[in-house]
Amino acid sequence: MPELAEVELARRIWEPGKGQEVIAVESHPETRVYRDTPAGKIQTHLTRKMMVDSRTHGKRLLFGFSDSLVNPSARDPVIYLEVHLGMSGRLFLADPYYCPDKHDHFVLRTKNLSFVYSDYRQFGRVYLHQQDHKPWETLPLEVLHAKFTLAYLRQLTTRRKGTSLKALLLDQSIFPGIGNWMADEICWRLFRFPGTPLQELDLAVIRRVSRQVCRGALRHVADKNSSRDGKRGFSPGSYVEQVPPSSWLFQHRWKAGGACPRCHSPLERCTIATRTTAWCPRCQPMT
DNA sequence: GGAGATGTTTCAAG
DNA sequence: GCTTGAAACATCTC
Repeated sequence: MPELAEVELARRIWEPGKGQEVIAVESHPETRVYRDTPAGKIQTHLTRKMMVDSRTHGKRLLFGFSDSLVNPSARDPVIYLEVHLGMSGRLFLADPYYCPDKHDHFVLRTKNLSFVYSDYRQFGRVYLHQQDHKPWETLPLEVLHAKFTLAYLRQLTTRRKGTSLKALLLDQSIFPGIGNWMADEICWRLFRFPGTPLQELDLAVIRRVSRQVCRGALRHVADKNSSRDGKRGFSPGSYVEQVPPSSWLFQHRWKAGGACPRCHSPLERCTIATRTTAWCPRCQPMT
């Protein structure tokens, strides 16, 4: 499920944890999402820590925890929890006595809340990074970063002329955070069939429109955030119902009989770059 | 019961 | 050595 904007939404859901002490961690003893991080390590490293930082990068979430309970003057994170939500992962808040269900991989308990990470398909990933590891420093530039210039994009794609537009947009080393629906949205706004090879396209326009879609998706998250209520906040699923507006392809691509919001032609579906792709045959003709 | 899913990694083939 | 695409992962929904 989660792409750029939904990942930001998930970060905000856990934001009430900032400044709170983790008094206990309950983790599923053995689950695929831990990868090389033993469950016990998560318990050991996060118990009696305080969440002091949260950020996202593409589809990754990073929560920083300090030792400030031991050393009250220390506010810098000593350990980072990285979460990737995969296809079905979600973060949510629950009451402090929440009983985990079978797909909840871990629960961070604070005095007033439970912070739950759940993922029934287990395509997600969880990592712990020590303070000196600096996991963020080696990641590719985010699409909305000031240094995500045309020259930068040209440099990354010099050997990719034959790749399809959709495959390029889904490449996380080039467009971190863009997933299946955002890629379809960008292709639709470019009036281009998603299978069009890069050599037939204008990289400057791809850059401009991809930034436009990222900015738009995040803006809708901000709008939604301003109207949230209740300690549970909102779930990523609510994103689908609330935003983006019906003028986006997003709102029509999975509907039975879905039509292009621009020309009202019936949308078509096929598999491109191994992913189900929705496109408008009239606005995005095959060349 | 079968197919497909808002993702990533691995591996094989070109 | 590089790019590309298919398969695998686990479980739910339609």
